[in-house]
Amino acid sequence: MKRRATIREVAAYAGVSPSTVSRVLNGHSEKHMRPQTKQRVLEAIEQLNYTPVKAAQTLRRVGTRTLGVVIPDITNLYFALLVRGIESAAFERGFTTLICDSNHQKEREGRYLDMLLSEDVEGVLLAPVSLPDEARILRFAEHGVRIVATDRQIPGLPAVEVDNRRASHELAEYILSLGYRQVAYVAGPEGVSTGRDRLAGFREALRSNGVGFAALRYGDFTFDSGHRCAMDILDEQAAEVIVAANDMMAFGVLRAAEERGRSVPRDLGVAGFDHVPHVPYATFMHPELTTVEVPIHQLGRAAATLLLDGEGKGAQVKATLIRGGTCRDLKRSGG
Amino acid sequence: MKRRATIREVAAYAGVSPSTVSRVLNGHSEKHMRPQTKQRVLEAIEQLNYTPVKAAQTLRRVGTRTLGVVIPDITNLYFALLVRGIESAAFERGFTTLICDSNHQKEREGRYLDMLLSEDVEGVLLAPVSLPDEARILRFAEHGVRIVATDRQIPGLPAVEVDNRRASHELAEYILSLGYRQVAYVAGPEGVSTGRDRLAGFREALRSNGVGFAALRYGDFTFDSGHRCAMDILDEQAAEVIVAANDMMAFGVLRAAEERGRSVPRDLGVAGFDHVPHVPYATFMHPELTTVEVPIHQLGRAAATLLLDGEGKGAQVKATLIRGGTCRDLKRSGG
DNA sequence: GTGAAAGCGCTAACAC
DNA sequence: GTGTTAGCGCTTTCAC
Repeated sequence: MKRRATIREVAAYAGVSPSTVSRVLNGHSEKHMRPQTKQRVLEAIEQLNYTPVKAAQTLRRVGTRTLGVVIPDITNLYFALLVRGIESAAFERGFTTLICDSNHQKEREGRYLDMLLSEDVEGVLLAPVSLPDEARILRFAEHGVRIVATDRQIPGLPAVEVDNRRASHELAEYILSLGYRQVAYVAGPEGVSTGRDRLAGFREALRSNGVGFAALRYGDFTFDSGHRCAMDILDEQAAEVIVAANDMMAFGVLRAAEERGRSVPRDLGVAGFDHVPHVPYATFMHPELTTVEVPIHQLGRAAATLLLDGEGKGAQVKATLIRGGTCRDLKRSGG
Repeated sequence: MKRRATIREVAAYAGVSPSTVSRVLNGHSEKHMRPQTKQRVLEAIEQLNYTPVKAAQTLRRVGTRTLGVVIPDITNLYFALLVRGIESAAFERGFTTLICDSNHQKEREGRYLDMLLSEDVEGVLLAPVSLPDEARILRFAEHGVRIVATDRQIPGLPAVEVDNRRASHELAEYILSLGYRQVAYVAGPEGVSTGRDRLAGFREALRSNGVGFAALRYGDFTFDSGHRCAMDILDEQAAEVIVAANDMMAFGVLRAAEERGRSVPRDLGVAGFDHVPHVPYATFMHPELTTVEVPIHQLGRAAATLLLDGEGKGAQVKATLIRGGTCRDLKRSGG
């Protein structure tokens, strides 16, 4: 293992000064430079196997060409696909992506945010665990580092997200169109806009049809919370259908239905939201879940694009209703 | 947007010298430092909202305190959990982790490896797509950057992996103990050690029991390849049980069984390898897959630990047989 | 066209 | 215990 060559050594080898080597390195050579000088430098670089030390460059230059991504759960396929989308857009622009998995822990999220600041990232895509830490967010602004709220809103920040409200409204209308009237809802946490918006859109649609919630419970987007809320509902209320604010919780609902001996969709309708391609597991789910498809990869790309190119206030990507088999279909079964 | 505070400003604010601030920052304060001095520095840091510039630290220190991880597929829960394990061990040691998702593409893997080199990572954990590029690997060695083969071997490099051979042997013995004799196997790709070792262990066990493969096909660890191989086998050979080299392919086998009207485990036994907690999807799989549990998070931690602390030649973590319901059980059903 | 010199922000000897 | 000093490797005026 040999020590790495420095720009000085390259300069000495080529018989020029460090500044000349630097000029070649940074393409300032096109303007005014003897071709043979440039040639000698290039040869020296080749010979000495020289690679510039990035830390030294960043220290002098502006901009690290690095971007941070903070998500709550990398083991959730939803966020893995989001990261893929972000990464592909960033990679195209020559940016390195720092992926931080807060593992649903607020404190870890904070630590990562601090780390990103000290890494001098040029921008951050943040899908916060819950209500974001105002002071921390402010510090990024103070340092001129843009943060784009991704997949969920953060007050005062540009956001790229799904049009949750509209899509949820549409889902509700669909549920009602199937003849369901005793509608129970398992909402997401109140601190996360995704949860709030889905609930709001759903409630709107019910209200304008003169229907109220047969039951309303708040979960936290996990399988367990969906299961728990559904058990409550099934034991205490009369519900014809239970709609969850995401698929994870909807799976929990299905589980509860099974445990309570309610056949889906015959005795109980179930619906979710997200429609992550749960392949190949979904292969074994009969029937397929009624849900709303979120173009998550596209959302990731849009977020990265906004952060790196845009000056915009945010964007929304369109979600699509999936008429699965976990809700009765009047056309098919006569409900 | 105000300029970022430097260590000098913090020092001035606290009425101490930059070195004192540096000492506090790097935990050299425990030894000999007045508590009140430390306190003043801490307050100054707080007040000025100070964060050290990483590039400057890196430049002065020996290493970048950064480590690279290259995996084939972040959307695969198996690797997501691996990353979690790696990350947690690295984080504890103050290391930043650069996660690179090659998306099963050899060329992308190469690009990422080059990038990691120019980022001056102190070490790399590599789960290669297939046979690794010798020349590229060599360059890391020349720069004194250690690479640890993670989850799969790379010739000449230390590896942290599952004791695939032993576990696969054990699985085969279990299968035979259930009375199965027409045993078909869907192997992993020949270029990946994980696949080779699982096949070798399985074959050994069969051989020492005087049994040969009723059929042997090679897949590439994907759902589709498992499905394809199983279709072949079911159409052409008499098989009582089909064992796949990982769960993903085993799911493909189950799918094929369903399509060919073979009831599992009554008409056909099926087994896999990995046992990623497919929660909540697994909730809806009846019966649960017979497989081998791989402590993947632990494997990630072990790999990072070896890379950062160890001088060792590698390590193996122990996998555990899971007696699921996709193989007939003589004790229960009388096979 | 090219070189000399001045730091970027930080850490680690070495003083005292 | 704490301060002073000397760079880490590079880019960038500013001379010539």
